[in-house]
Amino acid sequence: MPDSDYSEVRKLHLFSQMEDAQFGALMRGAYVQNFPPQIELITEGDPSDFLHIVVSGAIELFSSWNGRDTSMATVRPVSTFILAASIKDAAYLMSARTLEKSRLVLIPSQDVRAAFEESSSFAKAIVLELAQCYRSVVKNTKDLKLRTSRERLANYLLRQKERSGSLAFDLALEKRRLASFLGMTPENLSRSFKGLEAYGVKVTGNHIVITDLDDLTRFAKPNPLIDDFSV
Amino acid sequence: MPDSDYSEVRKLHLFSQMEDAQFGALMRGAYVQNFPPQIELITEGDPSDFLHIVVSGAIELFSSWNGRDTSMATVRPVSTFILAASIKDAAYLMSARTLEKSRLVLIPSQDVRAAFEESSSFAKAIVLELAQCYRSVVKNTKDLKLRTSRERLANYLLRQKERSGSLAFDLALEKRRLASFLGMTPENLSRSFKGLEAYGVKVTGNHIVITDLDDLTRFAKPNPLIDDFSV
DNA sequence: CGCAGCCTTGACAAATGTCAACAAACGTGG
DNA sequence: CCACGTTTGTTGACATTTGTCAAGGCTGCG
Repeated sequence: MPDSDYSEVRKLHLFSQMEDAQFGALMRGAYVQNFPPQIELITEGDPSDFLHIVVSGAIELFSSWNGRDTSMATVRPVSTFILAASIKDAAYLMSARTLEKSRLVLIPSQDVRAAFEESSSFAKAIVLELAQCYRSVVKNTKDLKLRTSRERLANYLLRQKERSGSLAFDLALEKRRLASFLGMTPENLSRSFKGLEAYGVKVTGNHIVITDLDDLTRFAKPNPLIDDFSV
Repeated sequence: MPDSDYSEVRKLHLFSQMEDAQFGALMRGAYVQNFPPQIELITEGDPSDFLHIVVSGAIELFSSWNGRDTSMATVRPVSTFILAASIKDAAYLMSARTLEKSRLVLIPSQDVRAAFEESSSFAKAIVLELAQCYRSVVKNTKDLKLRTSRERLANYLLRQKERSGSLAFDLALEKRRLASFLGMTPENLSRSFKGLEAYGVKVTGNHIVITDLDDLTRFAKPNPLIDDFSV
């Protein structure tokens, strides 16, 4: 494994406190692979052979049922995904595909479970990571159940504004994927954007400008217990 | 703490592998309390002072935003709730109220975090518990995003059928709470039940009889990656 | 009995999805 | 560089789903 990948992965909360020996052992068993866009890396229902780490590119997690499918999350570097399945040695609940050309580190799940048994600092890091993941999904459920699609979009835009630190930013996702992530159709998203123009949102292609933050905020009513990443 | 509570709690996966000394220390700092029905035990946003364990009764986890609220889960004995917040020392994301007269064991969150630091067997149990919780919420999100409300109800009935081991069973929740849990209004639930009569569901008050399992299953299309508790 | 809360029903409104058409953006091969 | 086809986004018309409001029935309990 190239040194740059090694050190990038080492910096993750999940691994940063781990003993050198344990981390080295994990990495020796790991694979580094590059994938072209639109490759299905994981199919839901399959046994979880590897813990995945995105080093560059972007990964979409999605799920299907009865001919429908929905975007569950987008994973960006540097982060892990499907940790819970690896630890539990259970089937994947979500599928994953590359959105762009992506570079992944794959750690055999059984190595992860072995390290988890041996290293208490790793076990502790996993606890914090899983607690964070759990809380993210709970917040997402609240977003879905308590808000209309237009409100979800408005709050999504405010979160993106926070992330970018600017009132003007580009959408990180194609609109069709954003629509699916927010739990609506592309047509509905298109109309929701139109509807938010009245509250100071200007859309040009995938470029967004918030022209009246107060107005949008009054409409969106963002809440830390749903919208703050860190809470 | 009464011996019967002590041993009930001890049996939970979360504590069963823990060293006696550590478990004893946790229990010495714990409180046992009885609550009447309809008491709000936890308000979302508050700091997480205690890990809660239901020993008897039933607890509803719910969330509110902008004047709306939704039922997130029902917790039945013997189980813990809000573990993630306790571990992360973060604010509660959900509120909790008793549905019935309930008996709870409350363990100060800082004791839980101390035990988590000291006991690697406890840390490992927490990992498995959180991974399970995470996967449950992911399944719930799939249910919400991929299915219509009537499909969610149909699959809910099939899950209850599995739990009860019989084609005839009583609903464990008031219908209004079930509606909220499934993400719909009571009126819509009422009509969804009506709609399922055509697929072999007989409803009398809170008593359900599935008269044509094949037909209902064909309609509901249950999927282990959404509906199986253990997966 | 009489009240209060829950459930159901009907009528209606709002939100969201579907389908079809078209425009705009993108990538590929000539 | 352009022409072409493919994909994505938008728009309109319409259907379906879901929510809202109001009324009435049922049930349980003081």
